[in-house]
Amino acid sequence: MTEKIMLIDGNSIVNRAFYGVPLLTNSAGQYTNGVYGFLNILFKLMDEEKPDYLAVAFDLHAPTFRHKEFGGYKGTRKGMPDELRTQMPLLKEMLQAMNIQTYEMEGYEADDILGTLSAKAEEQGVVPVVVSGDRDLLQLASETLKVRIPKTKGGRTETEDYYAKDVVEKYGVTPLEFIDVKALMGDASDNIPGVPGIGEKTAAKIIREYHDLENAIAHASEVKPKKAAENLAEFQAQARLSKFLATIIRDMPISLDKEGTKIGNMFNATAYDLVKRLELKSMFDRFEKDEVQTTQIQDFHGVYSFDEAKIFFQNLENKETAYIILMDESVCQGLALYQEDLGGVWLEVGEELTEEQFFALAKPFFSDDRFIKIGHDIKKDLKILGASIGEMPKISFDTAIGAYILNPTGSSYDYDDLAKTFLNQVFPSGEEVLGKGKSKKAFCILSEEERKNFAVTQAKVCFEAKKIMEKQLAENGQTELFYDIEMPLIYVLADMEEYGIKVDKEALLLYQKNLETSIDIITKEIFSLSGEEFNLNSPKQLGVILFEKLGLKGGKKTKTGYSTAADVLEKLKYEHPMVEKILYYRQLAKLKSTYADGLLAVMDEKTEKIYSTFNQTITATGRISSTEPNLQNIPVRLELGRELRKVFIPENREFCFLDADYSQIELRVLAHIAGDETLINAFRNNQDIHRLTASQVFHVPFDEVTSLQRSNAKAVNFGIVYGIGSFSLSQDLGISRKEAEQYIAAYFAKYPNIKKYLNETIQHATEEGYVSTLWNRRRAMPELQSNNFVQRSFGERVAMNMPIQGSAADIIKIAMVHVHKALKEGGYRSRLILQVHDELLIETYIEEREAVARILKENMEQAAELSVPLDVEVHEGNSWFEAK
DNA sequence: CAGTTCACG
DNA sequence: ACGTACGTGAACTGA
Repeated sequence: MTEKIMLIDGNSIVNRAFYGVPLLTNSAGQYTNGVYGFLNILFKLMDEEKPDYLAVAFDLHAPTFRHKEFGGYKGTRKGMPDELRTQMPLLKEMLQAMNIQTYEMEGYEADDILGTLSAKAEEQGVVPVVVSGDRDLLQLASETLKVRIPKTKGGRTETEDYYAKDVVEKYGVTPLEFIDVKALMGDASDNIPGVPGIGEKTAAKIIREYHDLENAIAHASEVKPKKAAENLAEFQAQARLSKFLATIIRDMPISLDKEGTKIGNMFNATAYDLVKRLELKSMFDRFEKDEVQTTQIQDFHGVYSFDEAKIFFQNLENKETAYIILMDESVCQGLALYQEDLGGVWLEVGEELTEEQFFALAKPFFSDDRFIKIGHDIKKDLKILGASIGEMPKISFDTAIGAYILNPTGSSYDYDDLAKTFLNQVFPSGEEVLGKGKSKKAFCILSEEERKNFAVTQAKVCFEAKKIMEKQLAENGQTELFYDIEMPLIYVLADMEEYGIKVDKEALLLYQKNLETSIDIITKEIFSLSGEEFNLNSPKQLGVILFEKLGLKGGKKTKTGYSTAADVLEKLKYEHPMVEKILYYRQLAKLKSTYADGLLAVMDEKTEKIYSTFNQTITATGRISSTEPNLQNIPVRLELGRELRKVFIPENREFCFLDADYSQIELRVLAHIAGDETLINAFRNNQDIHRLTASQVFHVPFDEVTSLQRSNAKAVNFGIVYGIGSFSLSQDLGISRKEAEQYIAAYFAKYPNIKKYLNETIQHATEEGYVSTLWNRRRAMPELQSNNFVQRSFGERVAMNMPIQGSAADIIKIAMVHVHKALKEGGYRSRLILQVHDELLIETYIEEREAVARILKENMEQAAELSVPLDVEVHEGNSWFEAK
């Protein structure tokens, strides 16, 4: 039986579908008729063709390869109406949910993709059926290749089908001659000029007689009518160009992914959810057939003794193994494994296999990368295993990180999330295993046997999910991001967490004590001014005192009552002496509770060090975050808080700190991405960027910029990075909204490419449904589809900010991996201990400090090659305070 | 457990 | 006319 692949031109079909059915919206106000019509056509054709493979191709909105060769696309492409444009991301989401492979490639049109994939399919003995709304595709028709052109009328879909002979019958020319016809007649919508004065009829007549363009040109003088003959001779170069433009490319640099295009589970839970969300009621039936499956609990082969385990480990080589290490407190209970042909295995640590024996046997498995291991949240394993086997394990795939890269806005990435997201399975809850009345959290009271089953099942989920993730990462162009940045970074973070940072305990206690004294004094002063005692930490009680008892005028700002936030109080500072004292109290209280008390509470008593956790799967932009404690928000802006940094010190006198930070990394990234010459040149010439902006925005010579102008310009620069709004800028600067608008307008007038970039980013994000960084980190942008002004505006700001913040995050992550590697490979004793978004702190062995400073600066500045230089400043000191 | 405030980039 | 800057984490209050 020969196999068949159906190749669909996504753009032209959705277009036909859109115009073929009435404009529909769901109750959220999203237009849905294009998606609906597309699915109708798809299902009808699939029912008829019963293909084994399926792929949908889309245009990318960029000059095409062919037009580029001729100096770019001239003229404007017909834009889609908004009602259709907003449906494109929904359609792509739908196709992804249905596990349908999509193809698109910068510089090529959907036509070219279909042309290429159909050629590849034929080479592989798969019969292609090409589906398009566009007659250009007829040039692909052959004796075996069928082109289908569907048309939807009042909800009914009909198709015209063409093999080569049908083309000849209908148009009197062969499929290949069809190209020559088009070369003569041109096509306004595709920007193909053709020959003036030759239309469809004449072109067909000429080609029927002369068969191809060159022959027709050679016989130009014989062509009739006379006007056509003259024009053909005169515009023969244009005709040749037109032929080139009209020819579909059949050898693009892409490959046909047979595995990926194989028709899989289209009618799954995710797709059903989406169909429901879009309210495509007549589709419900099709999708309901296949409800979410419950993950089947895996049986396992048990390994309980030393001898069994010894033999067992040796047989795991060269095959992918998903593993889960089960720990109770710090004692290892056992190891759950899953392999394709082996199935589930449970290795139990117990009487016949001691923990010590287990780790000895597991050492080669974990430390040799001939054993290909898939883990989940491997950072915790690296720390446990690293300590137990005395060597850093090598794990090739972390499924939590994979899930995060594919969707950084997920709420969590547990095993049950993987099952749902990647396998359309609901992970059995404790309830199902244990019977009613017990929640999933009752996992710990599962019986021993059930617990092992669960662990093995989780390993299987990781194993299966990894396969799908790897495919999706490749489709998204995120393979490098994942394997070269995120995976290696796990090891860096694991080391950082393990080293921790030393604290001067005595100094911290003193700091705490001083704060306590100051807080006592200021509290008494406040109470004597207010005439009564109240809870100073309660905004509610404070509001009553300030705005009711003392009668200060503060507009209601929050849901619950008066706002007493710092910016509000700042404005009331001169109205009553208490206000300033409140602000001071707040400062002290923050420092004491969050920092002094907080840090002491998490300090390890034995080592007098603080061990933070660096989370790699939290932020929507690709930054890392730090918790318990958060070491990324240690005070620096105000002097009193900054003093706290004196308690962060090197481990002992053999070490000092080197602190390296990127200068203006986000603005540099913006200059690069937007390609703004003014900004690029400024960075190349190492100019003061805020001063430059000030001179541009306020129309004053560079050297005459006042410090107020400079600081205002700084706020404008920040605003640009955050997705500016005039209201917020006016609030920030304490100016009128009108003035703020003028600043912004002046900024965009001076930096037109920035404005252009920001607009294009929003446009692209709306069409594609996501934004990306320079290293293809992605964030989905569903907010842009919202009908709610607030939500949509938020989406627009996010779309502008994410590529900037995210690319900066990519850069420092690359730098961290490189610095870590250089320190390890160079045999240095110095180590990376902290990252604060644009800053790295290294605990440096004093004898190595010059070399390490060089390593830092070089690796950070060379982490990325942008059109502007990256600039890194390195400072040395005996505390974080001194080194900053 | 949501809301408010405030520390950082 | 919407209600307003992007990304975090922690402490605290008061339902």
